Amino acid sequence: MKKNSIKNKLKELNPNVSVDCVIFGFDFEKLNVLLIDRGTTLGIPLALPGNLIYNSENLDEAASRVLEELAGLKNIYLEQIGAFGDPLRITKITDQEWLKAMRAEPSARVITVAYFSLVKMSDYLPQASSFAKNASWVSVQEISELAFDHLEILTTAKESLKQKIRRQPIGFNLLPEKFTLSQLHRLYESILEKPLDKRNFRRKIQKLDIIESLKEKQKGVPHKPSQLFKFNKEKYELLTKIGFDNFGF
Amino acid sequence: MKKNSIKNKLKELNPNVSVDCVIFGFDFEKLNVLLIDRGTTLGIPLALPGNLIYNSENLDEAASRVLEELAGLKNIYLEQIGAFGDPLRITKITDQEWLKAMRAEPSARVITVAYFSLVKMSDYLPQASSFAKNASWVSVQEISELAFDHLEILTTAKESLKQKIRRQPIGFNLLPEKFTLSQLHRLYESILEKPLDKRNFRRKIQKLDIIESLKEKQKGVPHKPSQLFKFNKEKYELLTKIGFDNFGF
DNA sequence: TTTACTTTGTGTCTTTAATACACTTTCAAA
DNA sequence: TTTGAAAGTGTATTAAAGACACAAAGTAAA
Repeated sequence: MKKNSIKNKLKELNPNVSVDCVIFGFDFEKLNVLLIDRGTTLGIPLALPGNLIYNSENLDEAASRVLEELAGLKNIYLEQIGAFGDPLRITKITDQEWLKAMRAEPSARVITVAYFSLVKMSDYLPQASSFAKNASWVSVQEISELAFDHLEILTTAKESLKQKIRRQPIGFNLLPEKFTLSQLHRLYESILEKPLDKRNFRRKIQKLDIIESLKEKQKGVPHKPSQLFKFNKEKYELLTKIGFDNFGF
Repeated sequence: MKKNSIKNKLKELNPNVSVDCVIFGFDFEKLNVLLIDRGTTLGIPLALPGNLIYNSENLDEAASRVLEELAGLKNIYLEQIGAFGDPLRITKITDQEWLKAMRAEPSARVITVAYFSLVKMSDYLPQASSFAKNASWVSVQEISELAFDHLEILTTAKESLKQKIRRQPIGFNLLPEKFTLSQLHRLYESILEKPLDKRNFRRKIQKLDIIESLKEKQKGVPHKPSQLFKFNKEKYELLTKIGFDNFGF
């Protein structure tokens, strides 16, 4: 293969640029993030799904592709967080060992472009998928170590999500079709990492005018059953597009 | 030079990653941005100051270095906007010609990481500097074409600035030491690209408690002279750090 | 010296949003 | 039938947003 032919270059992995994805999911209790077990040896830290880009694809495409290849997730809307490019970001010993095993140029300088997204955990249980058996959901609170600079990326992703929640409705991507206001409430509390007053939260959410109550209630719960709701897709999408200035908690 | 020695690689430009800087300035009338005339032939579009990174430096350092090399600006606080990586972003004909003249690998895939900053125009008049005679201030409103994807980067930078103004005080970086409330008012209007009510603006700014009125007025103006103000540096910096939720216009 | 012109500077009222707060209802399980 | 657990609901107070008009202070020109 002639190394410098433009045509061939397009098919090549670019050794200097990667993408990483922070995929958030909500289990009605807390926020989780999808991590990959690189599993070459025991005790090697988990990593965000990520890999080098191809020269032929743009960054968003690369992130989507990598997410599908590593975790089997398709058609996920990804939002860019930013670029991370400390020259030392790939120089931890465990990371270098892994890179030597996996990459053609393990010591190449790599800057990474990070993305985040929100998905319904119920739609994606990696344990059940033969495809993505190295992927798993981990509670955000429990993560204290990750590969490379992925902990820093996760921290930034959490900040981006906190910003996003002030400007756009979320929840459609994280909750099942039918949900309760308490679930939505816990979701907001999980993301913002602070308690929100129940009555004020309900008033405010209802004023957004994006949810509709169903003629249906929770069943089998050992307490007053909750009203079920669904999102009004049109209103939700309109509000996503135009945004609001500040959710105001 | 042995191509693959790690030591040598650090000193090398990375052919795949560049940085670009959107430097905003305010002339009391409107917002301006600092552009570079690549000047190889007539009619070639202006460009944001930017260049490839070295493998030894992190992205922020690269942006600072490039800004100093191309525009003579030192010690500027830069904020990352994001990464831009369309494979076609460098393929316009005029850009390709310029790259062929300037770069070792003109057809290499380049992703760029963009930064923005705010500077006092009065502190930096490139025309007066022998160093940066290719740099000049251009009114943001008048820019309709730029090199590469720099117009898209500029658009994103303007959005970032609009977001920043809601969360932090600005002005300290854009206005002279002594300024009038009208100047600050016009600055906010220029950035937000919409008119703001004078009395409400003044009330709101004063409530931030970061400006102090001087015992001094404008002189020689053919109308009622304006009170001069200065920023209280300590309070300004504190508010920059803690931020506010929403400036609220 | 008077007049015209230009920009500064100021206060109030109305409406909307934020915040704080406690008790009753409804179900399952013991 | 009692207990436990979460759902669901309203009001009063405070803070901020938004709309709006006129007098004051200077220069320049008549």
